[in-house]
Amino acid sequence: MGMDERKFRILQAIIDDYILTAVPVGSRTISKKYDMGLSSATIRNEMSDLEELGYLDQPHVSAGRIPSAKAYRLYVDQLLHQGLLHSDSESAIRAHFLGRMRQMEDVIDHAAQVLSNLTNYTAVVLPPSGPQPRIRTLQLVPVSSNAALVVIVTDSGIVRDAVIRVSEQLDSDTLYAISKSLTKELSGCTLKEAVELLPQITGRMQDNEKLLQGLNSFFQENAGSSHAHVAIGGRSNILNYPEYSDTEKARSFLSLMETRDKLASIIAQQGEMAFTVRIGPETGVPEMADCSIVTATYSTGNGQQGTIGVIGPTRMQYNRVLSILGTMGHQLSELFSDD
Amino acid sequence: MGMDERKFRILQAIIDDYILTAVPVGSRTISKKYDMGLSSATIRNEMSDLEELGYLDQPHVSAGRIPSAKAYRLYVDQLLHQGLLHSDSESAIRAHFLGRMRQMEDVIDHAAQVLSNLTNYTAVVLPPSGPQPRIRTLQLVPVSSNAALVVIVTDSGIVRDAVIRVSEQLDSDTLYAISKSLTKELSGCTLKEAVELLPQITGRMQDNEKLLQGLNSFFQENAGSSHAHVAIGGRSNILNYPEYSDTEKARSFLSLMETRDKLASIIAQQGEMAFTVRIGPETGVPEMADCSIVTATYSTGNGQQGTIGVIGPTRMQYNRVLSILGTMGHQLSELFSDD
DNA sequence: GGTTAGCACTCAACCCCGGCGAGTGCTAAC
DNA sequence: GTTAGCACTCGCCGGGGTTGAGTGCTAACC
Repeated sequence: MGMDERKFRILQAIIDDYILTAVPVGSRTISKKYDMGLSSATIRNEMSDLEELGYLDQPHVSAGRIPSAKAYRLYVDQLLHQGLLHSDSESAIRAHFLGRMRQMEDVIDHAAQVLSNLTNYTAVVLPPSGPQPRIRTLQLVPVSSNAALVVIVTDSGIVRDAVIRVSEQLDSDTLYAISKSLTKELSGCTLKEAVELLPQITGRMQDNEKLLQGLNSFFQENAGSSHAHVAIGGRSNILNYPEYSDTEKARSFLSLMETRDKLASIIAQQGEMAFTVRIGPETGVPEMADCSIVTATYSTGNGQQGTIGVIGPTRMQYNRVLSILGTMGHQLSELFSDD
Repeated sequence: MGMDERKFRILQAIIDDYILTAVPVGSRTISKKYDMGLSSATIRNEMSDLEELGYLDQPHVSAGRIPSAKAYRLYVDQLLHQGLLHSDSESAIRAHFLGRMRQMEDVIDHAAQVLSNLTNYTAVVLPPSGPQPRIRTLQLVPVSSNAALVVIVTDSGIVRDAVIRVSEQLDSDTLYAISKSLTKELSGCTLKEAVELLPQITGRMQDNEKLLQGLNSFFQENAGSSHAHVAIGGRSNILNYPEYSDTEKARSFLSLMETRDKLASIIAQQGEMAFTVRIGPETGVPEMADCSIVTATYSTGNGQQGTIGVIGPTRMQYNRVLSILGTMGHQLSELFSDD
């Protein structure tokens, strides 16, 4: 008993129907709604086979069947293979990005918002991260008599800043002079390298103990955290789906959505492919046992990569989501390339 | 029939019990659990009176009573009046702020997190906003050949930045010179005033068309948005309470929690008092018909004010929340004053 | 006159049960 | 290989009885 063409078509119909209705689908439904030229009895036989093959589950004997994770897997692989992702939503997405975005975080936030609105699922957007951002410019701006703002601009145009304490008698010009020499020394370094280089520089600069100490911890703090900012949109969208009408399930899902770090590390597991689809157990997260995660990447001009993702019930509108993610990925890549 | 001492004590007991259990409380419970030296029958008579006075509601005839909004109001006013808010949580909160906070947004985020953890309700923290922040320093940092980062530091130490386009042949030194002259011109101005002053300066600076245009829109964008950043913690905490086990209610609440702007404007309605408590209908927000909002203020060294708030069911542990908010307010004020 | 014991009454919550209907598996005929 | 027919299964739904918490009222008590 193999998986022939007809079985596949029937399976597809079942999945389509279940995605739409969230109700176990019976043989009669298939034979009537999707005209395959087959009677319900025949469908029944095929469904029985499909169940044996592991593509369908039966909640109980007198209910219809629901697709298993394996079925979704097949379905999605098919989608990805055919590549028939009509990007109808292109214009909708483009329209959303007409307004000028001030800064990366705004773009990220906005993208997550748009993504969740378009899909009606939860959307997550990770900022670009790459080999290691390199320092391009470093500048100190006076804030008060004994504090300064240190701003670094990296090669990817990302800006990081923090307020650090400095010794008292540093005026604007002195700070600028220091900034220039530091920029000269550190330009082209990654943040990690900068941490190592600092002690050498300390030797040559006398009394600015405090300043260098501040810089040091600033570099260290930023060297690690690549997932600094994660944008999440439509957190509560999951409640639209009957799968999560159980309060307890909803709660554990939603509290996961509140821990940015964990969420980021889940989403960040993105392979080499244009799209990654993880279905149910494949997510490896117990709270998401009946969720699917679809992710895609976008890239910036200088080879950094970011990830965008959508989280929804396993019964997800995969083709729609894939198409929207694809378009959004393009838009973001474009936006970041001519920046 | 007035509101005598005994009625008040009974009402208090009812509220206490209901806050604890969320179950309509009957006369027998009161006479047994809280020994008032009265039989259930007497309590019953008093409860009947209290209902007539509008302090109690009865879901149906054979259930116990639940406190009305009016009852909570009385209860809270009593609390505030007596001022017996023992701040036991002081040390817990202080411990949370030991680590150095890099920047305001971090503090805000962290405060919301701590607040929601301690109270088990949803917490909202608004950044300080005041009369109008005044520019202290303005600095331009080169980002790429045709873009610069403009950083302004205001008198409250708040930093705003944005990337703007500049004409091509501006190197670091030129930008610094421009920064210095702009700082001289604009120092002490509010952002609004800066918008008006800019055209005059334009006259004196020749070809930097692009730059000034960028600055202009940057000022304008920032002049309005006082609620730039709102920190929210424990969004899904509301699901811990049976009041919100109804999915539909939970959904409308949670989606309100996702619209930062709306939430900010709700929270921001904080009076002159140290604390503001809005109970149920008093919130004026239909989605929060059976929520209460408790807010408090903190202040920065230079007279700016921020708001912290907690949102929970009307059946809220008001004394606990008030005490925690009070302590947190102090901590934040301290943190921002010696900055 | 306030307090209390007693009692009848109410009503949501719970459980049990039978009917309904969607859906299946099997068999026999085409 | 396909299909019609039929017996069977089982979750869902609605009705009816039971339970128990809680009330309001009345009469007796201090």
